[in-house]
Amino acid sequence: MTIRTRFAPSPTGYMHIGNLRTALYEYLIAKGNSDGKFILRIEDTDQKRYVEGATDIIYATLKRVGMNWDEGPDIGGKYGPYVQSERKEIYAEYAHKLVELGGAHYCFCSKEEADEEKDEEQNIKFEDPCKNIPLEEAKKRIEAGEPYVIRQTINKQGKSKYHDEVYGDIEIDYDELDEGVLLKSDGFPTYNFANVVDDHLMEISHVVRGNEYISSTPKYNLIYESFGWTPPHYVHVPPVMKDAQHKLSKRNGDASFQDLIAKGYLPEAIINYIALLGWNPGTDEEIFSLEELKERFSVERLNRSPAIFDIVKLTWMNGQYIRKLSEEEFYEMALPYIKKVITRDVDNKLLSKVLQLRVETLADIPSQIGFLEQVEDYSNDLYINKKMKTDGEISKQALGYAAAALEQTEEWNNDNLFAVLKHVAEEKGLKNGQIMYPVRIALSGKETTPGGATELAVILGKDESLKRLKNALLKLG
RNA sequence: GGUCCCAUCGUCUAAAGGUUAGGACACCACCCUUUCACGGUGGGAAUAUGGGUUCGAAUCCCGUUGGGAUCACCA
Repeated sequence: MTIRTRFAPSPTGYMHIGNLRTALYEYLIAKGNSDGKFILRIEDTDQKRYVEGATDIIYATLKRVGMNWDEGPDIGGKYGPYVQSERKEIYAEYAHKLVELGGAHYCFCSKEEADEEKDEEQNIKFEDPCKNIPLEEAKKRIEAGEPYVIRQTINKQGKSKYHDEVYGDIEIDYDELDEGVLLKSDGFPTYNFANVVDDHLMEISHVVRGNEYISSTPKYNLIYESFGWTPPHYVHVPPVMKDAQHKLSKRNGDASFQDLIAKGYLPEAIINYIALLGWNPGTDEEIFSLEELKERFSVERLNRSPAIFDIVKLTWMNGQYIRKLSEEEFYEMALPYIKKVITRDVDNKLLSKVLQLRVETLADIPSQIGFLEQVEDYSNDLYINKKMKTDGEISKQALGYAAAALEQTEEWNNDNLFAVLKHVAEEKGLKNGQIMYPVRIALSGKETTPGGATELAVILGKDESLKRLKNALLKLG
């Protein structure tokens, strides 16, 4: 059997993390199997919720993380069209067929009438009177132009049963199922119907979706049954939570994929992290590329309980990915962030190298390097450091020695600068820190900096470094 | 409310009847060190609860509690 999975988002806005994780699992199920196919289908049957540009975000996101689809709206495929609004006639045809087959019936009730009758608290369901209208009569009313919907007919008694690849055997009483609308009065299908028809027609072998569908799956199975179709394998996955009570949702402004990218997270790190939110390889390893995920993934190791999205751990993982980058790769990514705050001519290569060890997201960069552009006013108390054994007086002396020595230094690189200053320290009977520390403060005006004294000097260049040393000397009076 | 699902450190999770309940993030300490970081070493930290079953339960069964989902002409 060839495995075919589908990612079927509705274009209602941004790609959120839970959605992306579902897509990932669908992709991995298909691609862990060499000839599996990953299909993209757009579920836009609710015209009220359609958001312009949403499909482009879906395309861009999947491409960015490397989850390429084998069939979809943009590239076609032999099961198309892949946009549900373009399949309206197909659903209508099958819906009417389902009525003939006894799996559904025409209903002339308004939404208000149906709502009035039911009561969730008291567990009273809507008992559709239209079920009893003879088919011939219903057809006449439709021909006469009366608005109608097609509603699922559920007459079965007892328990429905199906197997879920994650949750095991699920049993739900047929009485619990309600006879939902399959084809709306505007002629569009509801999800409940469209997903069944499409999954069958597109020969989807594994349906992966949120576990909120667990209890409605028996209804879908009834439709498969009426048509004489074989239901797919079901893989229901637990939700990704924002905290113990709430799902991650775009409504609350929770992180979406594009938000994370904007905050300086790498796509590879995001994918790696969300893969582990509900799945694990069974070993202690946790850094995986998409390729490695393909090899390792298995539905058996999917979890049944919800997972809280922890930005702190993602941030750590992102740092791991940043450090794994080559110096050149990181330089390319860091440069735009560096340029945001630095207009001065500095050694960007060295700056980037020094930052690569220190940032966890690209967005950390600007706040760390502002002092390179301009030294903000700082207190001379900064020169007092117990551990380094410095105070204002020692710093003043040290800065004097350092400035004089550096003035004479031509070979302006880290190794040489360090050698020069170390030599000065020895000569003057100072500890290394007693010269390095004041120099670093003088160059930055900051207590902590990315890089040590000599690295900052190289990044700033000789002229600017000497200028800052002299200013500091003046400031120390 | 009916039904369904879930329950191991703060968080993500491992342990498919026998482990000193393991790892990772975070936190703390120490080491490395021209600050900070990176890296290294170590530490505290969990089986929700009550009953069974069993020689033995985090693991199987039942109850309780807690949480979530669902009961749309949304998906």
